[in-house]
Amino acid sequence: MSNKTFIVADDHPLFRDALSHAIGNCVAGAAIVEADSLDSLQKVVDANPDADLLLLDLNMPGVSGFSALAYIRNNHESLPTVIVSANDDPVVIRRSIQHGASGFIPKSSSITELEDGIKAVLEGEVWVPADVDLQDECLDDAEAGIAAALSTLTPQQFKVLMMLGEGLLNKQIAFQLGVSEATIKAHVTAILRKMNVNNRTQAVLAVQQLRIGSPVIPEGPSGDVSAAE
Amino acid sequence: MSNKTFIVADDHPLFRDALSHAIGNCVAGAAIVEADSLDSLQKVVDANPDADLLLLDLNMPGVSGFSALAYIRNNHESLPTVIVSANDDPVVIRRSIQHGASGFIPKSSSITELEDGIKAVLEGEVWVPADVDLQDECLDDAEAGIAAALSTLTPQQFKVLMMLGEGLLNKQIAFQLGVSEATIKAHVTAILRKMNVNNRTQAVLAVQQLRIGSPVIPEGPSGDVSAAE
DNA sequence: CTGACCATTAGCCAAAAGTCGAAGCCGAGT
DNA sequence: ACTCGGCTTCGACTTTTGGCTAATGGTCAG
Repeated sequence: MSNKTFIVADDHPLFRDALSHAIGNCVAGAAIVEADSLDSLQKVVDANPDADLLLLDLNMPGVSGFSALAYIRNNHESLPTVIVSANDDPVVIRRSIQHGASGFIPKSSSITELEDGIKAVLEGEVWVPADVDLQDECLDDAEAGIAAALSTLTPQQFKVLMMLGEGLLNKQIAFQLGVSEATIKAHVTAILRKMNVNNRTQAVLAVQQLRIGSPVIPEGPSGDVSAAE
Repeated sequence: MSNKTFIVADDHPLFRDALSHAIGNCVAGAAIVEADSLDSLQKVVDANPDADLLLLDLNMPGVSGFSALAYIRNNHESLPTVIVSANDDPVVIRRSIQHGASGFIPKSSSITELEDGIKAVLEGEVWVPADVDLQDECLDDAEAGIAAALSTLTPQQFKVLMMLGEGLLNKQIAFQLGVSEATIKAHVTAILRKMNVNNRTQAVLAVQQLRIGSPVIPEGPSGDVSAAE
């Protein structure tokens, strides 16, 4: 009966507001915390360990596909997570659920559907759009194994891994995180060990397997591929 | 009126045979050359510069998504290429055409459809399944730029890039290609320059953008991610 | 309080990655 | 024939990675 706390993680301000509003209309006295990046998401989830629901966008900058879900699921097991995505491919929906999401709400949903979904998940149900069949198998061993490996990463390690996935040098990562390069190297070594790979490229390739089939990459770090020759 | 030459590139022997048979029934006196890997495809295309049609599978081992198409299209411009793929997603079909394919034939097609497609392409048409609309845009600038960069690569460079995409070390690539490690390094440097990126990880990331949304990776080079404790 | 875990850093070292310049080869053009 | 340019090849050199050890401080649970 106490006030519920919601976390809304989406990099699109407009949609974040829309989600927050919908929650406000749907649940009386709801406290809403927002996040727009991996960094802020980690902070917010950490600061609200007793939150009741996380609405998570699949396309947050700096987070490849299901990586964030896999990570959140095993570091905050008690936090129900609903995936909110522009991609409503049934395969993506099923993968979301099998990675531990409590629900999936396409961004094309109506307000009513959205509210229905939130209510259902708050009551412990698993909610997906009406026309999706969850029975089909689609999580192969490799993907499950990678997700399992990701879940063993510490918060900082996960952040570093995501930056590796942008092709950054250790030095650049160190600068952006405000720590020494030696620290990054220590993290990278730990990451490679936990993921059971030999070098950063293989680690990045593994993470790529959790990506969804959308060729959208926000920005190259320094290399601008589209301006070739 | 002269005999036509066809190249069939598919890693699945059974399907390769099926395609070859269909061509035999469809075109009298057709010469058919087969390839089952990037290596053999490069050899075959090189040995038959006057071939009339290439049937190319999108899921050849060692070639990520549209990379092979982008490469072939700009190194053998006069060779019409038809994509043959198990994936019949309209988006994949449109991307294939926009990357320069002359047609797209789903593996689920009937023999009749297949033959119709081959005939149509031989007459200079662009052939796709009846229910696909080619009008929609779906090739963003980044993807087009990467394809353009790939097309400037030499055959050897392209091969090396594909092996980078499997997470191999320079030393391993050198061994497999039977050349010195120094040679591979030189190739990598040239690749990075042409793709306008700073390191191999970024190059691999760029190539990944041309992949289609299938989380199928044949085999980890040495690291076994799925066995992470 | 006391381990256990995490983040941080340093230093050292071997391996890998990446740059530069240069050589040989081969086909196309003059 | 002879140059020119592109492709492939390679060794020497510099930078980046990655593994290892060891140490510090913070936090959290028992």
